[in-house]
Amino acid sequence: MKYDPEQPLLIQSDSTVLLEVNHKLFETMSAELAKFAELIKAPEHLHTYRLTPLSLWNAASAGMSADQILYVLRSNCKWEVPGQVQNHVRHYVARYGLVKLIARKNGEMHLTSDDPAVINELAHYTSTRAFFIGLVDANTIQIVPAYRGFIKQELIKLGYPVNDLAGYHEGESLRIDLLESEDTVPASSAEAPTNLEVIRRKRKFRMRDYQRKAVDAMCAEGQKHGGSGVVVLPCGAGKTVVGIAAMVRLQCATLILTTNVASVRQWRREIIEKTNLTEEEVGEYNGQKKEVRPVTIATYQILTHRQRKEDSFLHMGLFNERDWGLIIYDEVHLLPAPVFRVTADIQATRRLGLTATLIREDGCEKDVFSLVGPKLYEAGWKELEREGWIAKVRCTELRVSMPEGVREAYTAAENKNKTRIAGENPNKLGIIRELLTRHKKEPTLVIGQYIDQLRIISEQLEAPMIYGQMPHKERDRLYAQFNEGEIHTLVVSKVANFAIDLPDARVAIQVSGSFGSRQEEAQRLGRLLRPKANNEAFFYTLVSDESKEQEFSIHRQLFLVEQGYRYDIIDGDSLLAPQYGGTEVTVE
DNA sequence: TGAGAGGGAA
DNA sequence: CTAGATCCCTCTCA
Repeated sequence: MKYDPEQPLLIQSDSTVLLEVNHKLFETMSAELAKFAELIKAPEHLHTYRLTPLSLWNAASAGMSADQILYVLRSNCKWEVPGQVQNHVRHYVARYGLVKLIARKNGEMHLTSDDPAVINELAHYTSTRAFFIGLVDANTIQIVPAYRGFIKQELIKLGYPVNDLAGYHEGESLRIDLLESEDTVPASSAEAPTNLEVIRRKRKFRMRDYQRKAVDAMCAEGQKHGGSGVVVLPCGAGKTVVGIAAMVRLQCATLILTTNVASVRQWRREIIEKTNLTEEEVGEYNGQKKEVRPVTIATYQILTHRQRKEDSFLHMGLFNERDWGLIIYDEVHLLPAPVFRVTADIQATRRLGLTATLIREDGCEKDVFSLVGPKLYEAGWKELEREGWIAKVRCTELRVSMPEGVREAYTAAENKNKTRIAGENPNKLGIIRELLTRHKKEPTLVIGQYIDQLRIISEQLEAPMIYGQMPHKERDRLYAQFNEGEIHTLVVSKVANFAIDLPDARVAIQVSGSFGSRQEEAQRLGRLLRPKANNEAFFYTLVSDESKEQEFSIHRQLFLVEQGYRYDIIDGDSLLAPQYGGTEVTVE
């Protein structure tokens, strides 16, 4: 049996994969593993990945074969790949596409498989039986088309992720042209240019390579999946452009769903700017405006809004109010449960999900897979960093001790109060001060979770604080001053997790955060990703030493670690020690 | 007509 | 597990 200690991977027969952190191939390997495995634990020396059914199905739908996956594993592991693991990978990869959903010209809809045993098994599955019309032959079950979504949702639970090739209705057609640069302004606008056209001509815009690939993955002819699914791109990589490009390919009326009104506005602005569509053709649908136009952008919340729990959803009708040919789900990892239910009913409409992460904190990843669609394309964070589309970020975790009295209070406190005490550790203030000195005049965000804590920090640093209750007018003024360089430091609450208009910074100092939220960590790092002139950005996270915060921070970091980020862990107190002096920019 | 406050929801 | 942010609706006031 071969043994090669130089290799970075250890593969165990329970389908977990261990990756050596200090190996020279660490970064490449983590990028490779992210394509088909899920990072479970990331302690200092050895990261644990698991080959889960869903991670393998997503890899399969994005075009990877079992052989490719096994090749990566085989050529990088110390021992041979255990037979069980090989079987596991082949088994699950083969499951994607083992059952297909197809539409017949006569309008019938069929579940088919080359393996009659599978069809036989499905035919006896109780929860879907009522929606099966009957066996057509040993390889085919006829289903009720209206239950297409529900059936897929149930079958994935049984371990059969259906490849849905049953197609779509085209929807109301709509002429949409992309104005990619000034050359491509249509000839019809030869007369005196309107203001709008002048603005468009000024804007030089080219689709990036990865954006084009993402759209190809969804719309190209002759592919192995059905043209609906999810595109995964890092924060700040231009997901809106992918959505717009999909509209341009499909030339149809489109419904776009997103998380908040600011995002609604941004979508609208970008669509009008980058396509031939006019202001009249692009509508907003939310609390203030209820426009249903050929392109309509709505918030998730208006769809799920109810005055009381027992009321029905008043605005779900938007899905049928026009003949949409495409529905775009922005931030699909936040898609609320009731919207899943409606989505199950509209499987004949083409769907595109956009997100920076397939992780849902509620664990409904399978519903995203079966109802919106499988992963079609993913660009890694580090990959885009190398290509210069997003900034290079250096991550540092600083361990901060608690003052005597606080430590006592922490030890004595009930479990549920401990996180807050550790989060609000007053010793963090000194560290923030020190970091600000080292990054003098760099645009810096201090991001935290507790308003009380942020208020103290804001007063002590004499830096303005932005939080939820501050009216948007005031926020905008502060954003502008920050952008102009009149203010160097902003203290921000959880608004940093949502506000798309929050300016980009070079330094972020995270002083507290909610439990183990991987999304939050990614969002906050995302605040630094706009490419920087010639240098990297800095992400600091302050964690109270020997406290629950440490476990939480490990979990928070998982997603970014999976993407190839490394956190340097430093004793924060030592920063303040005199021998370190005070003014160098980096922390070594 | 629009801004601003308060309540409920997830 | 919490605290916090957001959104939508309704009401009031100018």
